Amino acid sequence: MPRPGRNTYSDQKPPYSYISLTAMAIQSCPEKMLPLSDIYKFIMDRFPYYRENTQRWQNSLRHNLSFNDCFIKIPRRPDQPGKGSFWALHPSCGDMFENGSFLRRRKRFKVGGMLVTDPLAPSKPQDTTHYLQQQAKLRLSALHAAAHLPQMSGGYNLSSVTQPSSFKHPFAIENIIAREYKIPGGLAAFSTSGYPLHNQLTPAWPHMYGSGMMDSAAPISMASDYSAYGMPLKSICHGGQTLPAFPVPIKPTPTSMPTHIPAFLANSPQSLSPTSPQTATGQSSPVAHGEALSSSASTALQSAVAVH
DNA sequence: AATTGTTTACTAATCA
DNA sequence: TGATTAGTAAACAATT
Repeated sequence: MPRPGRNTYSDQKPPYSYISLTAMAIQSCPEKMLPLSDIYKFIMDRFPYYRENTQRWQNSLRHNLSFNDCFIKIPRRPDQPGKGSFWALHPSCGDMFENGSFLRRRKRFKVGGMLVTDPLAPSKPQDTTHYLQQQAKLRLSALHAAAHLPQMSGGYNLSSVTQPSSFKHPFAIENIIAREYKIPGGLAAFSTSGYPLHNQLTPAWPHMYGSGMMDSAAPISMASDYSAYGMPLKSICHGGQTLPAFPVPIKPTPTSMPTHIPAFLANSPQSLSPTSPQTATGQSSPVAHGEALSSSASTALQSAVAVH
């Protein structure tokens, strides 16, 4: 019943596969990881089509999460109770959508296969965890730094802080998300619950739903869903619960990833342990690995927008 | 009991 | 046209 008057268009099935949609959801938050329920929510909030037949598509989505190596499961810390784990994108999943199509990838990402494209990706499961933790730390410091730079407020992109040298392909999921929900100028409001108000987002695509005025060409007035730096507040306040644990992939990641951890990431400070105080500060306990995807992998969603 | 996660099987669409 | 990828259904286990 939400959306009187504008349904015909926005109810269309989005031209994205479940993998694309899930990647979008994960990329939309600074931690780069979300619990299943939040992935559902992200999709339903933005794509009215998925507000129906939830049993069907959610089953499919869960299937995709388990079946595809590009998604990794990250356990909750004991002090972070809740159902299910967090889901993140594999650091090495590379350019899954570089062909510009979000419906069909050129090649399925397979851990241990030869499709790894991220030179920063670790080569062993333990290293992957380590890598993610390092990324988390970087992201965290970036957040702190950015928070103290007033001139950076207003649509400032965190990724440019944490990944100063990583070029964001126009198709990057991260880019699409950023464009879709970038704050025109300043801080966004928090919902009283500390939870994002997805429905106040304005859509840039017909199949996306928002409530505000619809000028896809104009900067989107980002509602309370996203704070400055273009990230969802939820990431900071994680729906009332505290932050997720540092990433520790559950899904065993086969060892043959032909890449290496860069030297500067090789020495991991103990401060990155999953029990690090940083994770309990509520300042975003980033998980991030998403660099691979953000810089390359997700290369595609954006062009779809550009085309529109 | 409901949710989350895994797995298998099958069909359809698309790619090379 | 065969191979690959995506979508769906379903059974089942584990967890909360």
